[in-house]
Order: sequence, then C-alpha cells, then structure tokens
Amino acid sequence: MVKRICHGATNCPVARSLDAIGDWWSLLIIRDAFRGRRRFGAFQKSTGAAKNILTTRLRGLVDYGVMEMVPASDGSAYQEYVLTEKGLDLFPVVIALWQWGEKHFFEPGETPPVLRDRRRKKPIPELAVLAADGRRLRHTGTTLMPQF
Amino acid sequence: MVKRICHGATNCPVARSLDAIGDWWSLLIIRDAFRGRRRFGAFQKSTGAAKNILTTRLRGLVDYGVMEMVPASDGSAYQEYVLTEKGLDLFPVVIALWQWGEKHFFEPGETPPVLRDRRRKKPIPELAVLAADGRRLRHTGTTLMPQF
DNA sequence: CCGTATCCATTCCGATACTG
DNA sequence: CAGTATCGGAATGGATACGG
Repeated sequence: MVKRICHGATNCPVARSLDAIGDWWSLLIIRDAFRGRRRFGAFQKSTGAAKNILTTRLRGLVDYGVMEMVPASDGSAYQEYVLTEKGLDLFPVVIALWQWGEKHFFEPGETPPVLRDRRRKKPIPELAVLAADGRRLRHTGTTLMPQF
Repeated sequence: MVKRICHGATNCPVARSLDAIGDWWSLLIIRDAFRGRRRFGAFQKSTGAAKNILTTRLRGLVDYGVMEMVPASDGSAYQEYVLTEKGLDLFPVVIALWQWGEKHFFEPGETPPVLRDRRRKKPIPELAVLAADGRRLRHTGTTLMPQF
C-alpha cells in the first residue's frame, strides 16, 4: 500500500493482503486498534511511529478500507480512527502473529503479555487450521486449486 | 530483521514476529515455501524479487530460524531452503492472510485460487479464534494480562 | 492536541554485470 | 543455476518546524 504497487494484478490473496497491510507500522497500528486505541496521539505513543509516518499509514489504511475516520467520541473537534468490518476481520491475522511471537521469541525467563478469554480468563489456545469436518490441517494437508 | 532493529526490546509478541517476517518479500517467500518451493531460482520466479533482495531475505529468514539450508535434494551442488519447525508454525499466519485477501480483495467476477483440504477436496473454512471451551471469540472477547 | 510540510541521512530496490 | 558486487534513483524514517 504505502509503498508497493505490487506487480500489477497478482492473483495471490496473500500478496493482495500484504499490499494493504504488509508493513511494519500498519500492522502495529492495527494491533493497537484492536487494543482500543483510537486517537492519533494514542497510536503515536503506542507504536512509536513518527507523526508523518503515522499520517501516511493511517491514510493508507483508510484508503484500503481497513480503518475509517469518525468524529471524536469525546466531543473534541478531531477525528478518531476505528477499524471497519474489513479491519475487524484481521483479528485472526493479529492473533496468529501474536501467538507465533509468543511461542518463538520469548526466553524462558521472560513473560510475554498473555492473551486471555475475557469471560473465562483462560489463555487462548493456539489457532488451528481446520478442515470443514473439523480435522486439524497441516500445510501438507492443503492444496491449491487452481495453482497460481 | 532485514531492516528494523525495532525499538530495542519490545515486549509485544506481534512486534517481535514482525521483526522476523514483517516484510513484503519475506512473507512471499514463506508463502511459496509452503507451496513447496525450495530453490533460489524457484523463489526468484515465484516472488519476482531481484536476486540481491532474495539473497538478503533468505539470509535473514535463516538467521531468524524460520528457514534452513539443506543440500539440494537432486544431488546438485547447491543448497535448498526449507522451513524449519518454527517456520512451519507460521502456517496459521499465512492462511489468515490468505483468507483475508480472498474475502476482501477479489471482485465478484474474479476467482481467487482456492485453498482446499487435500483429502476431502473441500474449501477450508475461515480461521476462527476459539476459546479453550470452543466458544468463538471476537476481539472484544479477549483481554491482555498484563497490559504492555 | 492533531495533523501537515520540509529537510536530510539512510536505506531500499531493481538492473546489470560478474564469478563459479 | 546460484549467488555476490555495485550503482543510481527512489522511497523511507526521524527530527523539527509550523498551523488549525
């Protein structure tokens, strides 16, 4: 998005997704939007992005329909940035990244922030790719039709 | 990885993941590794990356333990690049990106390549974030402990 | 507080050329 | 085929300054 026009009209869903959100800053913004951040300044603090960078990324996300601007909830004259339905659909992406990082990038001594089920307060089990009949799939269990 | 040292030791699992794979090219390489690509030239063709870019990205992925180099399976003098266990754990990430792109970036007329269960030949249902007791969670159903 | 605009050093990208 | 080296143009990132 911000950078790459990709190679024209690629046929691959992953590449198209990455065009919109395949960027360090954009993903961090989305992560924080899921954590309830809405304001420019809040994103700035929580992502650590410079203001101009934040501006371009937010604009890109809005252009791609991932976020939208709404009048500030506190009555101030500003806008807030909230995830659209399309943006909310990124929840599994964020969770998948979260769990992968949690599993592979924390030393035994470190304690990563844990994602919990709000109701039962239990940690969330690892995301699994399931077939229609509920069987758990590994990548060898999937196939592409047609190839691209 | 390739670019960003991140802001030191961030505590967020998502940020740590992105440090390793939060890059357009790296993710495309990983996507293709899941599709069975192993050779330098194969990645070059399927990702469209320039050779020098591909070199740095592959090296980065190896450094992060996502891929490893193994002797070529066909007896040639070269190496092949294969996903490690850590890399294979990215399967949900790739599937999540795949499904999001499939859902939101294809016009009614276009037909994206469809991901199917190899055994039953049925399309794979959307990834869902499930609680320990099997309830489907939306982002509002999750909480972070402790915050970061 | 919310952005936009500008400047500059750094990095990245892509093409090409070159080696085994 | 599998890389490494290099080069110029472009984009990025960070700081700062400025205006609503």
